[in-house]
Amino acid sequence: MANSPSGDSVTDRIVRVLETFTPSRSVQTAAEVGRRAGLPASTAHRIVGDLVEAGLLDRDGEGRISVGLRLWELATRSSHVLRVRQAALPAMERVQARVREHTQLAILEQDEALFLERLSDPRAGANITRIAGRLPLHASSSGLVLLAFAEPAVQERVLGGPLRRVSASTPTDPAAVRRKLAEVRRLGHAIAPGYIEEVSTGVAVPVRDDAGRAAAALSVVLPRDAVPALALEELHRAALEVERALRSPL
Amino acid sequence: MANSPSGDSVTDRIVRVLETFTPSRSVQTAAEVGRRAGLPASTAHRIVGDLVEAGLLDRDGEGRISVGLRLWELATRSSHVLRVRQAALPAMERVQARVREHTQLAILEQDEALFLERLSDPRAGANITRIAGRLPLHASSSGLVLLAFAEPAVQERVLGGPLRRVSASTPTDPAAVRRKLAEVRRLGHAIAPGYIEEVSTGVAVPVRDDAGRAAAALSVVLPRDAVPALALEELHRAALEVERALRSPL
DNA sequence: CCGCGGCTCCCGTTCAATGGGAGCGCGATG
DNA sequence: CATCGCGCTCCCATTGAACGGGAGCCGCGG
Repeated sequence: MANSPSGDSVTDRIVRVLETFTPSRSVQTAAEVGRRAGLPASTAHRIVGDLVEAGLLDRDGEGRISVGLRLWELATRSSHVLRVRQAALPAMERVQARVREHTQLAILEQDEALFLERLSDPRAGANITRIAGRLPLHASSSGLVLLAFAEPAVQERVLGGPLRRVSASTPTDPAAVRRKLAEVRRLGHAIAPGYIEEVSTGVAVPVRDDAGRAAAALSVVLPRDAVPALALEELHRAALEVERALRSPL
Repeated sequence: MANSPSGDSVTDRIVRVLETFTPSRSVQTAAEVGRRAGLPASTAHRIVGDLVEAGLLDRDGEGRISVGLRLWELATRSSHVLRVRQAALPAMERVQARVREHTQLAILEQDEALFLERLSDPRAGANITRIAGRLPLHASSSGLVLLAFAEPAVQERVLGGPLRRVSASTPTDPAAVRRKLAEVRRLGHAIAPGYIEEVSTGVAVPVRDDAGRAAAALSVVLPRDAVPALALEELHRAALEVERALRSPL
């Protein structure tokens, strides 16, 4: 390879380039990509050009760069995500039809909750959760469920790290979060009033794998003071259905 | 870089590695990845290791390799696909609730139909379309719609290439496909009886962009001899709704 | 008209990447 | 029990893909 004064590998640079694209920055110039990826201008232009040629990035008629469809295709077609989403979608649709609120599917990824799907209801309030977006585990109902039913090592690691406040109601005291996790395990669900947004309550249940761990979390976002009974009933029923779908062979 | 006796770039090799993962081969050993990507064993192990470290691939407890969640996340979170899917999903759910058949969303990609979403109904028959899967344009109702309302250059390129037969009913004569495209433009929809599977009829309508091109295609898969009137009505209504959703600012 | 930023292209430099091979572990087979 | 085949890790001499500074062009805004 090349002499790389910075010592970076090509793989590292490609990942940094891809990481510059975010939900709020889905289109940018190659120069901007380079600056954000920490690359010299000519290197950035060259790497972006290579990725465009490979289909991982796309260059529009005005020369602006975005994530390419080929990347989405390669990332999706053989991904575990697709299987989980497809298993969950019918059940999520039913939850949403009955509860009439945003319905979400999340999994544990690198000590955070990663959202695989979100069915939005136009009548429901605004909601910051995004598909392919992340939320801290301690700060969301999905996250609490994923953490409560994770391996103890994950729990210790998360509780030993910083617990970021997302809203005034987010618990950040490790002991309080630990108690909350014990409650989630006892009840089999999590209720998180105002943890993310003051006006909303997240309600989540686990989708268990064969070992009893949370393979995923199903949740809805209710208005802050709504009674969660119906939502819990529908979510539990949905979770059983998703567990069944995930167990059946393809 | 490196002395690369084959002259391959690192980017090319990474793409070839990612391309070895398919819907029917979502898990494989690093050695298998290397063979399929045309790489020497030690090179394959090294590149796979780098991609695992970057999160683009994942290595399970038994050392088998699959596509990583990070890749899905990076590919999805800022992708145009997400916006189109989210705009279409409510309308697709309504079509499915009323028509009770598989409902699909496709876009044009590299002279093929790429499927972004498929809502499956358990009551519906089997269907080979897959999310993040492709079908030839001339051989599917979605593809016919995407092609009929594409730029003339795309039409000429596709009609000038091989038209692969997918089932006994797939049209492969360029003149016949050209006539079919004229019919699709005149009627504003495509009906494809048995083009993919003999027992099914695909019915598709375009989701138009501001220039009148097909930004996407919405379709359902009916039993071969079903009357398409209801499906067409629902699909057209859904398409208008998706067009409206795509026009509105985020 | 000038300054600025994006972009393409060139090319001397160099170390990241290459890949053959040694060696280990494991499972299957005779 | 010995042997074989395969996957995998690690080493390291080799080398050319990759690096990135800089020249130059173009378009745009002031």
